[in-house]
Amino acid sequence: MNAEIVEKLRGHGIQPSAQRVAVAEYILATDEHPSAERVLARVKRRFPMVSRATVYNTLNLFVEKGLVQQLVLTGGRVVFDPWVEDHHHFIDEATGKIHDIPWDAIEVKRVDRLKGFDVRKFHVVLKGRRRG
Amino acid sequence: MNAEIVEKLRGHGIQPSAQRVAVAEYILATDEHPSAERVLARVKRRFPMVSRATVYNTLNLFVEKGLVQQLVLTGGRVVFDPWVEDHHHFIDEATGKIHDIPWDAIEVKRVDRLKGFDVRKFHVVLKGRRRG
DNA sequence: TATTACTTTAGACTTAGTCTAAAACTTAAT
DNA sequence: ATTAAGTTTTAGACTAAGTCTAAAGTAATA
Repeated sequence: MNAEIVEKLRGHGIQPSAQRVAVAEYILATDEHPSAERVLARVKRRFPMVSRATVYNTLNLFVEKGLVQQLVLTGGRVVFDPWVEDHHHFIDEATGKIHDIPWDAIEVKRVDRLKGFDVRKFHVVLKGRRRG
Repeated sequence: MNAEIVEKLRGHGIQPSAQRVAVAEYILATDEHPSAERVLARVKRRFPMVSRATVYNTLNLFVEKGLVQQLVLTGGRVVFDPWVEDHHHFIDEATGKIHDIPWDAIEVKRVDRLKGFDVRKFHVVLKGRRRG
């Protein structure tokens, strides 16, 4: 059992069961922005008996405790992202792959001046192609 | 049958059946960003026998022909937007309601300078509260 | 009018997300 | 160490939205 992950879960107020550690080991190390179903498929490799409810419950708990972020960017898919700090997203339309874009790579102005809206959070969603 | 809508459908290369006109009358006039299920519920008021497949097929055709835009912004919901020109979106976290923000209300810079990415399209997604 | 092409229907199917009650496991108390 | 309390997982059922299918209905063309 990965001691570093255990500590990290505890630090976020999460009781580290074997299944939760397995989920965290995958989700915290990936830059794939996986769906819950993909997480389930991956965790099943180590825990063939793991139940769907456990994986979904675990992911939802991780989001609730701020360990990962849940995104909805394309195709109705909910995906998970270990990068919880503000950043932007680029979606490669050829592959469907989602790429993280550092916050400062793009400059956004006048967000605070929208009439009638209190903006708590924002980010830019970009679509196009990855350059080979 | 609404002649204006019929012409608009034809103009987009869409054969105007009664069901398609009913869907268009609702989707082109609303600023609600409805889900397909909501469109189905609304169209059922006029066409109680309309089938789910017809509504979904119709919405997907409208997107394909550029009559409406399909968005994925929150909660895994796919929603439809008659405003096909570039604009931004504000999601009211209290109500779930999606608001259109004019393109020029926000300034976004340096998008063209992202290393390794050809950006075809982008917009800003904002979350917060609508001010009373 | 007949034929061809297109659209809709009704119901079945799929998938991802949730619910449920019981079993299993962990932690706390004695 | 044992018991009790609390938490987590399981297995399977359920739900809702999106898709598929084959037949029926409608529109366009010859």
